[in-house]
Amino acid sequence: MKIMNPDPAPVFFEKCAQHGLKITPQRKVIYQEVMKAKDHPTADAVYKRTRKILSNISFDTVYRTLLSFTEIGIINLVEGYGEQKRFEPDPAPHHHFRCIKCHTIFDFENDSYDHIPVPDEVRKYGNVTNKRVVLEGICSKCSKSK
Amino acid sequence: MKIMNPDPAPVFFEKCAQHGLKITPQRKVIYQEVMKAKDHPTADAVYKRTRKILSNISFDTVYRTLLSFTEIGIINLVEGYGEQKRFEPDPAPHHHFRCIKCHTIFDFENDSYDHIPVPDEVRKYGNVTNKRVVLEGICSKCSKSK
DNA sequence: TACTATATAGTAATAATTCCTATTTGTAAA
DNA sequence: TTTACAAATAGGAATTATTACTATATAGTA
Repeated sequence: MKIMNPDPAPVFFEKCAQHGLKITPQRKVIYQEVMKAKDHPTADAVYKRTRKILSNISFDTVYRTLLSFTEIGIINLVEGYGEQKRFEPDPAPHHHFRCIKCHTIFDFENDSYDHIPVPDEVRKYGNVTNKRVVLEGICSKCSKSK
Repeated sequence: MKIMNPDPAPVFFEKCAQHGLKITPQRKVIYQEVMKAKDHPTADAVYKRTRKILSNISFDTVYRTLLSFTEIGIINLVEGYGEQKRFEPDPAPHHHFRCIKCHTIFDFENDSYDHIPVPDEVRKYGNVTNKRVVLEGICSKCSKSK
């Protein structure tokens, strides 16, 4: 017996409840589409995939929902984060602390981070020319202004 | 004697020559503005700063030039990279290899990366909730299709 | 079952990025 | 030097991504 649209994992219901998000058919489908993705889909890609199941879902719903899911931590946003491009002058190796609320990036240097070994596994993907550690969290300013 | 517009560092001329970029007044000013930035300016911010020196420089020139500089490696692009937002399903800790040409991101897991210690220095910026190592380079597909 | 805050579809507005074209300019070669 | 020409520029337009708006529908609670 083939189940066409099984319910999402319990974590989905738990997290939504925790954060007061209602369970809608749209959200269930969007969540499942992201969970089964093997790539890192854009909002537009998720939109196209969900439309095969919910034929009149709107882009805005998909987009907003993805952001909501990101906020409650059931999916992730990968770099780039879709904001404006930002440039930096310093070509010396350094690392970043990034605030997930206000998106400010703080630079720091760290010698041991500079020298982390590249796993063999990664060599098959390509030739590594830059290493960067990105630490993410909420900056002190944002956690105060809460 | 005050020098108003000293020439950029030699590395600027060397790298431009290496990559066949002509030395223009616009490029000199743009380069210097980025080099003296203490923040991570957007293209628009660089545009506004350069206009104080070259009053009729166009946004397009600034934007293109910043991208050129990034390509030849005299300035850097920080995350986000200004592309579309991309989402990923896996909330488990993992790391990324990112191709600087085609922007594909390859996931990999690495236990020792998961456990890198957070420097004390970083604690003053905020509370770290996520660690990610981003290795950048050119993926094997892109280096072939060269 | 009825109520109400939340979510939705559809669309419009805004913002960021990229493209286009006529003109100008840096640089290599004469 | 001067010349020739590929490359770069200004100005603006087009495209693409993101976010906002509003009337309607719906999930979840009382």
